Formats: sequence, structure tokens, C-alpha cells
Amino acid sequence: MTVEGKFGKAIPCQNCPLRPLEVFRPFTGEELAFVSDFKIGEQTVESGGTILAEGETSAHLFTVLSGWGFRYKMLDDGRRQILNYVMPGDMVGLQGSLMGEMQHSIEALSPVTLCVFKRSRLAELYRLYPELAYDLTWIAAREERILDENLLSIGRRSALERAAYLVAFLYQRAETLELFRGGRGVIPVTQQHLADTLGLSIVHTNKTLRKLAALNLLRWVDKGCNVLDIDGLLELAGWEGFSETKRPLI
Amino acid sequence: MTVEGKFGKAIPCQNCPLRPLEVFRPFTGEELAFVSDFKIGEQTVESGGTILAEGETSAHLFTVLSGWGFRYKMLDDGRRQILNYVMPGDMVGLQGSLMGEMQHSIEALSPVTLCVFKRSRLAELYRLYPELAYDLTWIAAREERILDENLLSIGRRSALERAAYLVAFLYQRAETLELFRGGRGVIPVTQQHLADTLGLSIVHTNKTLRKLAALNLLRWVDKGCNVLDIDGLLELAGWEGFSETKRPLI
DNA sequence: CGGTTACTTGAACGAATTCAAACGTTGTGG
DNA sequence: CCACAACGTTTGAATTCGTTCAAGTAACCG
Repeated sequence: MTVEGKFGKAIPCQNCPLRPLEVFRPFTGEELAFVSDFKIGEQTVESGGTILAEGETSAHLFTVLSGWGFRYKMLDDGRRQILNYVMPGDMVGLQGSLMGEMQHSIEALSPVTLCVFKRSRLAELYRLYPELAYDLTWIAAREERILDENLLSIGRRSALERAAYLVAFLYQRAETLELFRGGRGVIPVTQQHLADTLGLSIVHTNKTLRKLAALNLLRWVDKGCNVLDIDGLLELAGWEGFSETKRPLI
Repeated sequence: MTVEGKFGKAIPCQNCPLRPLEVFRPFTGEELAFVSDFKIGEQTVESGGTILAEGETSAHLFTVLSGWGFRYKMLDDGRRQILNYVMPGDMVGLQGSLMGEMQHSIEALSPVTLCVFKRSRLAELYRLYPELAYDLTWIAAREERILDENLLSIGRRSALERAAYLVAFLYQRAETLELFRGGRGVIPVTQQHLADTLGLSIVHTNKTLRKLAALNLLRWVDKGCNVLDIDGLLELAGWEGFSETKRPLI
């Protein structure tokens, strides 16, 4: 099976729409050439579709080019915990690439476009591009940091603080990607998604969000959350916010 | 300041007591030589002492040679969340080495001995030893996986399941390190530590542990937890257990 | 227009926290 | 050697927080 037959290749990395964003560190021509060659194509997943499933050992590794998704794990009886969200520029499937099979699933929250890479060329990356290798470790460490914050939130913050933290977190990440520039600035999640992230029931999540809305911190619009007062959310959560230096885009 | 004056160097990596353990992948002579050279000395931290503190930008990176510790974060008002535990063979401070300053603290649960490495030589490692570079990413991905499991547990498991999961997790990790061979096989934590890991109050943690004890799954002995029935704990938690292939020891 | 999905609300219930107090062990200073 | 402080564990009772149950509304879609 040829990869060209399976994945359409639309955007070459040299004119990637994400790369000009301020958040991403500049790449050398050589790095860019390798990444572009490393990329074997693009793939799209419809909203609600599965990007990667727990247990699977994909031959591929992805970077989100556009769209939102989330990583989650489930217990046998169906209880679901959302671990983190993925947005443009985020690499997905790295953990699976290193550890063998996927230990979590990833689902699309909106139509998602992915850059597709071949796992098998990772060794080459490590051999020839130490800077990119370092970047991969950095990316894993960043995810770890986010999970640390999340764990603190779920374990120790009250429902109200926790919800404020989560919405602020999602808002800030999207903001640095300039995802709110053109549109209405809506975080494309249902209350069920937030509930499964917060470790709360859907009913209590709703009541908590209503409280945040009553405080004029956010507003709920057609299937999404609109942040009205990011500073208020941060203060309520007791959180300094998500400060990030330039990061790699592979 | 010479590093030799600050850190005693006792064990050369070639006859590291941990390396012969089954869990660790064999290293080539060359890799071993680099790691041994990378190591600038050893450091000890007394029980209850701080190994690394949030906000600090240490010039060093460590691997635990002996003893137990834990990673945690705190909210302004003192609420503490334990994120993970560290045991012999675990690298600590990697996240800080990559992201600049530490985003969490690490405290010793028992007297701890650390192998000390210099952050500044990390670039060299990436340049000259792609296999070790890969290992570092792998180590970060492993931590991520553990945090994923933890998040699922705190977010979605009941108090009883959660406690069973945690104790089983700690037991299994210690078991693969053969930490229970000589002694009584006690996990050296107070109930306060477990409470701060589970996201529960100390009172409710106590009541939950008593239930597990009543089920003959564990026993509480002089400041520590003694596992009586690991399979029972795993079953109650609805967890398949912590399967791990050979891993690197840097 | 009937079915589905997402949001919303009230009420009853259950789980976990907080408050309060007691017990045993360990270590310390008189 | 004893008094006593410090710490960790244990238990009961009152309270708060969050869940579950139940129902209803609004928007969207085939």
C-alpha cells in the first residue's frame, strides 16, 4: 500500500499556515526540509471521529494542522476522563510511537486536518537532527506540565475554581494560536466534554457554568463557550495563567 | 565552585546497583561511559527534605539512586496535590531542565541518594547519543502515561477504587525494583500523603483505607502501607496493572 | 413533524468534608 | 524516669458539596 494513495498532500511545510505564528520558534531551512520530507501527507477526520484509538499501534504520528480534539481514557463501565485537548500545532500519537500501543484515545471536536508522519523515521530524526530530537522531548515535557496542572485542579480545586481554570486554560491556548481572530471566539465543546474533563457530573457542571455565567465571566452560546472575562476566570481559579515561551512545531 | 567539593562521588555507573535489575535495558559500553562521565557526583537528601523546589532553576538534573520521594504542586492557600512518586531509577528535574524553571516541587519520603548530572551537558547528549536522547523522550512519555492513569483515577474512580488503584500502583512499581525483597514490604507513606494524592481529605482517606483493610487487601503498619492482596486491589480498582517493558536507566 | 441532542432546573439522596476529640507512639527536656 | 509535646491514626457527628433522578425546554435534522 502506497502512502501517496492514502493521504492527500496539500500544504508543504515551507508554507505552513501555522508556522508564522508568534508562538512557534523559527526553524532553519535544513530542519524545515527534513520535516517536510518527514511528512508523508495529510488526513482529515470529521467532527466526532476517532483520530487514534486506545490499544492501536498506528504506523503514524500526527500533528494537528487545523481543528480541535481531545485525548481521553475510559473505564470498563464507560466512565470517561478527558485528559487534555489538542489544538493546531499539537503533536498527537507521540506517546504511542514510543511506548508501542496507544494508552489513550483521541477524538475530533470539530473537523480536523492532520499532518501525517511515519513512526519508522523517528530513529532517523534522532540520529540526524538533535535539535528536533530535543524538541520532541520538550513537547513531551510540555504535555507533562499541562497534566500536572490538570491534576492539581481536579484533585484540589473546588468545582467552581476548577471550571474557571479549565475554561481559562482552553481560552489561553486558543488565544496564542490566534484561533479567535476571525470568528466569535467560541470554545467548541459541549458541557458533557467539560464535565468529563472536570471529573464532575453533567448536572453539576451545568450549575457551575451557570454560576460563572452569572458572574459575567463567560457565556454559553450555540454549542460552545464564550469567554467574557479572562482575568476574572484566572483570579477565581487562583491561577497565574499559561505562560509559554516559543515552542517547536514539528 | 568545583562540583567535586560539593558532591561526593561514590558509585561509578559501571557498577551501579540498579542497573542489573531486570527492568532496565542493557546499555552499551559506550553509553555507559558517557553516562558515567555525565554524572558529576552524588547528593543525599534527608527524609522530608526538598529535592527540587517549584520556581527554582537548578543547574542540575538527577536520577534517584535510592529512597522514595514525591512530586507535588500547591495552591496559594496551602492545598497540596501529589502528582507522582519517585523511586530508584527515576529521573527528576528533566521537565525543569527543558522548560527553564521547575513547575513543581519534589520532596524526599525517606533518605534519598541522587546521581547528579549537569543540565548544560544535555545538548551534548542529544548531539552524540541519539539512543540516549530517544530514552529521555521515552522517560518523559512514561511520566505522561502515569499522569494519564492518575487523572483517570482521580477524575472518575470512586474513593475506594481510587485508593485501591493508588496502592496497587505504588506496590507494582516498587515490586519491579525489588524494593520489597529484604524488608517487610512497606510503602513508606503517611495517610496524609495518600490523601493528597487521591484528592481526598485525610479523614475520608482514613475511612477508605480501613475499608480496604477490612477486605484484607492491605494492612497499615508503623507509618506505611503493607499490601496483602495485590490481585484484589487491581480487581477492585478495575485496572489491568502497570505493564512495562524494559526501560532505560540514565 | 417526530426524534434526537444539548441545556436547564428542582428535589432527594449520597458521598466527602469539616469539626471535634481521643488514642498510641516517639522523641525531648527537666 | 517521667511529663509532655508532636505527630499520625482513628472515630463520631454535623454539614456541605456533588450526584442521581426526574422532567422540561429549545434547537436542529431527516
